[in-house]
Amino acid sequence: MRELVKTYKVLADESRLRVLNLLLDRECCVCEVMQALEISQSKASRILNALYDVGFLKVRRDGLWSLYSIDREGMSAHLRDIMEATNRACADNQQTASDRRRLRLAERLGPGCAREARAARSSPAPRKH
Amino acid sequence: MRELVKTYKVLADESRLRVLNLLLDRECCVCEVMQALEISQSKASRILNALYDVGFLKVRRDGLWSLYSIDREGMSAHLRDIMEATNRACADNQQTASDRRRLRLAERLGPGCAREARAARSSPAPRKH
DNA sequence: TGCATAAATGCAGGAATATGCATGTAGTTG
DNA sequence: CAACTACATGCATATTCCTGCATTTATGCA
Repeated sequence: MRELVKTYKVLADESRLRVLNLLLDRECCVCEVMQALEISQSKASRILNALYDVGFLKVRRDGLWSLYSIDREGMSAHLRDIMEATNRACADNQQTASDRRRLRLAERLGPGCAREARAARSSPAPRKH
Repeated sequence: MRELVKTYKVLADESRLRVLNLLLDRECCVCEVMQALEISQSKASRILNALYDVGFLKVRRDGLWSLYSIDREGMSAHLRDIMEATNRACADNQQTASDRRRLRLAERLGPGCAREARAARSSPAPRKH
């Protein structure tokens, strides 16, 4: 029960819902999430940590990057139920569609950091990572 | 999305989860809920209103009483998904079992108010409503 | 019409949350 | 080893949320 309350607290936030939906597409590092949602680095980090904390996500480290993804196998059946209900409810959402679009852009930049993303937006010559 | 966040906010509270599970048993008035959960009248009222507000419940008035129950038909499919996942997650919960037990007691007292319930607990001669 | 009862609500104090900024940490590369 | 990069986190502040108390509202009954 306590755990369930904690889970719902985490889901009771638009940005966190957006990230949980974003990760349906693929594994992401923190800076991809911050680019896709156009939020600060610390916020992205905290969101991913919160979702990880209640069991939705797993992390693996690849060099400098922490790669977060949905922990389909590790997740409890109850949690999976809730996540799937959530994803269905967000399925044709405007906001998550934009997030995905921006994520694809971030992907092209490489697993880049925000500075590059910002530079790319203002100057026409993005350098590769 | 906004609506979903609001729904999860409502579910992110132990007392409200307990009430949502309690109402699986049957329609309840405010004072039955307050007895079953051993909470104040204003708290019970607010909880029921919050659950009603996002669409889990319906109300009907019977004399002085407002009778709340789960709105199985009126609820959206998404909401039903979420509620069912929630109920499954709470299915064998200790706390909700006690709540149900106290609800059966409250039933025997009649749709009574808290004063009677309190009197019944301290004196051996509960009077009927 | 006046009283009693069930429920709803305004308000206030306190607790919990969210978030930006600055800084810390761990891993990488030259 | 030094500089750099991706991420995490402590702190301070603003905001939101929870809840009890007191009061109001709505209904029924004598």
